[in-house]
Amino acid sequence: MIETDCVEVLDRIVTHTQIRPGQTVFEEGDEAKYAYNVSRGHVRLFKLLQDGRRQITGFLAPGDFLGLAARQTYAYSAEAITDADLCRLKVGELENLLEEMPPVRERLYEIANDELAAAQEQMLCLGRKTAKERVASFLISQLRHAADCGDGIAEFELPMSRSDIADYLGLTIETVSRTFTALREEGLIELPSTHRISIPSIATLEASTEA
Amino acid sequence: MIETDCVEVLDRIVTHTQIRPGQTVFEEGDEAKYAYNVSRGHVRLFKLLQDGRRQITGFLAPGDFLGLAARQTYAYSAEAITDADLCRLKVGELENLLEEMPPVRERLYEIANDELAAAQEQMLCLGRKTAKERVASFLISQLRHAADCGDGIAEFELPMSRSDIADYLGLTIETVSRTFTALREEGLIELPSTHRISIPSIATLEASTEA
DNA sequence: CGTTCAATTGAGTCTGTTCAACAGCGGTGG
DNA sequence: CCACCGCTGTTGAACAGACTCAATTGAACG
Repeated sequence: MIETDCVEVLDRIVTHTQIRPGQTVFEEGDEAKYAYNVSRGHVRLFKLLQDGRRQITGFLAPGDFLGLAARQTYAYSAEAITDADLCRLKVGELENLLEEMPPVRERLYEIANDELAAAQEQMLCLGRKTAKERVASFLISQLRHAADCGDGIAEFELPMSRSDIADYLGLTIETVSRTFTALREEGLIELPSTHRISIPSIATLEASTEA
Repeated sequence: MIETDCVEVLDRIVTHTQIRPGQTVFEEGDEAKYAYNVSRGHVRLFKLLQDGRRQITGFLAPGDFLGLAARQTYAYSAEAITDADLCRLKVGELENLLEEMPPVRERLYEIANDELAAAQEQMLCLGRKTAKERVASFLISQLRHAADCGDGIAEFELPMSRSDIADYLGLTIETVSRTFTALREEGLIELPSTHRISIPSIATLEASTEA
């Protein structure tokens, strides 16, 4: 892990910030002065249309980066979903770091490519999948993301609201809610509480993510 | 331009290939042995669901790269839309090139980030825009892409079929066709021929890409 | 225990789809 | 030269999945 190698260098140049649910990290169009890493909590990334329609382009969990795009301005807005801790780093410092440690750029390139692959998968979801398939795909990807972060069991927390899920999947709150209910009635998921999901058979749910 | 600096090095290690409309460059899941650059013609990138539903994730014009993702396998399929010439380069050779010329990696990083920004814009389109807004957005982006390639006037060629446009915008052929007709009847576009678009007022069309 | 906000459920509507027919155009061959 | 064919694109009519608007339930908190 390159991240671990850099911990000492990083500690000298990063600052830690705490934010509350709903609080803005940065907004689309802001000058991109800082890059961030999520150390605790969850963050949503999104774009807005003038009339307020919102598309969430991604959810971040601890360990994820944001603001790495290396452009003049941020291409999307970022807000905390839960209480969150962020590491903040001036992009200028990041550039210096890249000079000193070329492998870091390689790692950034990998991260960008992973995000790109995820974005393409999401395009497939938004453009060609039904409501049920979108929700199933979302749950499977959230499960995988949660599993990476530790527990291997098929029960996990959904930190975001139905509204966030809707704006991520290109649906309405009502459709998301109805689809959760339908999946529960079909026995594909269980809902111990509103923000907690249990998946009896991952393979069965996965089968309903397409075709 | 870094590309220009590298021309001599590249000439030693690339091979040129020609492909015909509809011909496959590579398929999703194939081992990613080669990276490509489009030197002539147009290419579509897409993902398929098992039942045949297709999402086109991007169109490539001369100068664009494909297969740079640096993963084990390709994340999407690529087919020629028109007759096309491609430069092909072994990914191993590309790695060597990156060792010799670090700025190239920087450039690749930029390209990946541009693609990422485009993908996020497309998510907004697919998730939250109406059919009319999607088509208008598509035409504006194609115009910009064409304008980069030379002529600054607001008339250009659409090399792809209505079916390709539909699968790019998450619509059906019929809806795309009807929307073109509607835009024409509103005076927002002109259609000198099926694959040729003229935009009397870019600002007016742009206004109908949202809200 | 009441307030508030999120989530669920219900009823009716609408945008975009599906299914079907038709038009345009280029290529082929009689 | 023109009739025929195949393919792409357009148009029409009926349908459906998701949306909108509205009411209800549920959970968290003072």
